[in-house]
Amino acid sequence: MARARVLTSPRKRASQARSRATVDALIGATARILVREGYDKASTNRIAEVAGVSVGSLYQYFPSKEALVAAVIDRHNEQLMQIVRGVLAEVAELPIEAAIRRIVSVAVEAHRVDPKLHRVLTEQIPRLGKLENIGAFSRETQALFRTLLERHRNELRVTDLELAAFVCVTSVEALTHHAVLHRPEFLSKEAAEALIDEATRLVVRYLR
Amino acid sequence: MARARVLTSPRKRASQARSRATVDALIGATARILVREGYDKASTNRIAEVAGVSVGSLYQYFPSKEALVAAVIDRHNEQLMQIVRGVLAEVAELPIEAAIRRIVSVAVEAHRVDPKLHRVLTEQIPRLGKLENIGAFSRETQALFRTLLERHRNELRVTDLELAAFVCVTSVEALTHHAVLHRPEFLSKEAAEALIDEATRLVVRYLR
DNA sequence: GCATAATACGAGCTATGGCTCGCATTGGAT
DNA sequence: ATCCAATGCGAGCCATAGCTCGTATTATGC
Repeated sequence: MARARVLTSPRKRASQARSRATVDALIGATARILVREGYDKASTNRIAEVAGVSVGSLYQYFPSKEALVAAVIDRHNEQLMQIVRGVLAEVAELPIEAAIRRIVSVAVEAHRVDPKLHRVLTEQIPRLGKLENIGAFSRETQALFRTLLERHRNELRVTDLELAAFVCVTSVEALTHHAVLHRPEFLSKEAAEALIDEATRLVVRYLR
Repeated sequence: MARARVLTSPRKRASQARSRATVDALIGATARILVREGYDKASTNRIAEVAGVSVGSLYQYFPSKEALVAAVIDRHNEQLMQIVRGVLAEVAELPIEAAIRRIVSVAVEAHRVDPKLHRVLTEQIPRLGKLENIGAFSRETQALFRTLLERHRNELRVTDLELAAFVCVTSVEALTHHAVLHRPEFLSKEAAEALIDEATRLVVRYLR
């Protein structure tokens, strides 16, 4: 089970269309199994089976089970980063309060994209080294948010924008994450409104 | 490996002093291995070896490996809850801002008690059902904090104290957690001060 | 059509780790 | 001193899961 040193990068690039399909099927199957059956059940044999592919083929493209999980994580993070980049661009010209409110709303939506996968990924995956990718994710988010703060610098009280970005992003992430994953009662139509109000207030009052 | 249904409660109570020592040694060994070698290396054989005990004895008190890990978690959570209860009691009579500041400081300290164990426990443990205990932990913390808010009700803007407690506790927890585990640069003498200032401001401004 | 590379297959090897079970030792009560 | 319950022991069973490798099939260039 535990192997000497775990590779997480793909073994070989898929060049033909056929093999790209195989790779996609494998990543998709991994995600589905993680969601439906949990990490423990995600054996390489099972993944290959669900993907409609043989274990041999699996190991042609992924050097280890971890590599497969890492691929799922990368795909998921990439989706989330798209959303983050999108909203921060969209919001660049808005007044600060409106901007923050929009960001918070989107954060809630984003967590709803595939909450079960998100949950498995954050809660159930024994951290492989590559999971530092999640760290990379929040770093980039903080950097982007920081440029938003720079744009509004003169309206703000805070001086250390780095620190302020850390505080805001970490808080909003935690609030939306916990609400979606552990507090369904905060997500009924009206409760969600209230939550967004509160998170917005939290951040805006902090900043100015 | 995967057993049908995993028990997490002890198999039998240790009554004599000898066996209580065995149990303690096992829990201690588990914690040490988790910290020093990670979850994967924490096999029952290894745990027994490090504890200076046989596997047989291990299974006399813990029906599964998960039960052992759960015991470590319980012990750790209990320590943290002691701290939480302590600070909230201590702070009950203080003006709100001073109270919050003290709470935040203690949160940082608490994360420093055994950060490596805390990290393994939060990041590396495939979630056993019993890990809902962590949920229980934050529920209790929120409940306690809520009574603090009640005490200061008339100074506060917020109306839904339940929600407000969720917002405050979740944010402070996330900030201290992320700072201690992922942002060592925020923890030099002065940086830590700044962080505490910011977190305090975040919460206080939000509340009133 | 043919040669060669790319891709796919899956039975099975190997290692590992959770856990059992029959026996040994210890300790307290009488 | 003796007996019995509590505790301790650890070799080894067994299931599982990661992964390999020799072979079969499909695609591509000529």
